[in-house]
Amino acid sequence: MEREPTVPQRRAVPPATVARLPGYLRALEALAAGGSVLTSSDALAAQAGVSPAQLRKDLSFLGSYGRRGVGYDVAHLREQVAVALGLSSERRVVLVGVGNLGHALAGYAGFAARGFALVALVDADPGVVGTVVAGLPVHPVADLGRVVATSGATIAVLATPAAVAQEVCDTLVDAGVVGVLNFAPCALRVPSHVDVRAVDLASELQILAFHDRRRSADGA
Amino acid sequence: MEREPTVPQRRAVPPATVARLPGYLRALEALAAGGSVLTSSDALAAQAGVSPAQLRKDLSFLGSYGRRGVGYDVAHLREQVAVALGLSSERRVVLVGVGNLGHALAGYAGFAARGFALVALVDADPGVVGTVVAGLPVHPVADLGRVVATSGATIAVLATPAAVAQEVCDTLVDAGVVGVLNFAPCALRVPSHVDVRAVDLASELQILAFHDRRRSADGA
DNA sequence: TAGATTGTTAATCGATTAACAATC
DNA sequence: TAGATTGTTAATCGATTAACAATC
Repeated sequence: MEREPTVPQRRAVPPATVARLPGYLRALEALAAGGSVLTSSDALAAQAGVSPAQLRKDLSFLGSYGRRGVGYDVAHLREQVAVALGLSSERRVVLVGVGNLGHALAGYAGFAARGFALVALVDADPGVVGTVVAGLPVHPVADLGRVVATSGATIAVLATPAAVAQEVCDTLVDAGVVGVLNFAPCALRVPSHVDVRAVDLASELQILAFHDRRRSADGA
Repeated sequence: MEREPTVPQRRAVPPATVARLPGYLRALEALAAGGSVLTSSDALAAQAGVSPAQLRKDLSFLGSYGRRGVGYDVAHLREQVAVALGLSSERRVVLVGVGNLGHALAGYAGFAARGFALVALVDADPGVVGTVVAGLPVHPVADLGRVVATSGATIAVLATPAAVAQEVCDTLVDAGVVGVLNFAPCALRVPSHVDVRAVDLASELQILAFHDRRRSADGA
């Protein structure tokens, strides 16, 4: 006799779909805030900035949470997308590099609002270590491994200079981090069980420049 | 009789390739800084964090800048990738939203170093308007269109609250902006000639959470 | 020449799109 | 029932990978 598993295990969700789920979550929250109880793939797709066909295809990897002829219950779908993303249990985040950008990231109000707990700050600068930022003390980088292990952080935000990013990343991984959001402008090498997402202002601007390259190609 | 065009026009570069070019540029700069004059697809791919096959395939869309049996001249390839990205002429950038994050972005040293000129700052907060940030005065949002037009900015960095992002974006596009780097957590609707890249901390963390979702799925 | 390494081809793989049967 | 809208299928499209001929 078969038993329903606690977490219904569907086919693997494709990476491209996973990357769009946060956008759907945001769109559902916006619709809920606007008073919508029920929505359609057309309305939700418009809010999220994708096509209705792509939205339905993406959601189909999670399960069948709509009703044909009717649409989707906003609150219920929101919950199901959150569960699919693994947001039902809190994730603990450590931030390394409390410089210009790191300071702004630490002050980001969205952490707690979205189920993430910023649990520790770490920096190499003796002038910053010991100060309190966003209500948290800044630990010395020498304590990085210990801080990660004792805080139980599994996700790290890396906002250090590129020159030390790989070294810091190695320590993070050794201490149990399995997800790294890398703001340092360099590629990181990690074991296959670790996931890295890179955010780089310069790269994004350069990609925009590519599309803008036809204009003033011969100078002014 | 055929003439060589000023800018050699090759087949269209696929979007996935364009998105990796900044990483190659960075890798080439790192190799040059390390004293390398010549490199190979193996070495360069390792530095950029991609496979040698993918690197060669990507570079093949730009032209034939290597020498079989020899490798790539680091300085020459660097220049060719920069040209392909449209970095030979300076791009002017306007930043809208000088809050927590916007302030940090304005202070980003990489703008000038990579051929981008931050030419104007704009904010809606009367307490911020008129102050000087990163050496630039902050203009009121009522002047946004005028500031963009007179400064000649074609790329905008959008760091406003989500609630006003679409409205600001519309004004930017009307004033001539063709590339938007959106830090606001919402989808933007733009005409087809405008390119939007989105960067969202919460989305990135949620994608990392997905890969971390197997652990502690049943709580602690 | 022999060894090395590119640039390209062809095969595989994954993502997107469009159409429609299922069903509310 | 008639109209609406999902979930799925099949076709198309684009991206990745691996192998190797070209050539330095």
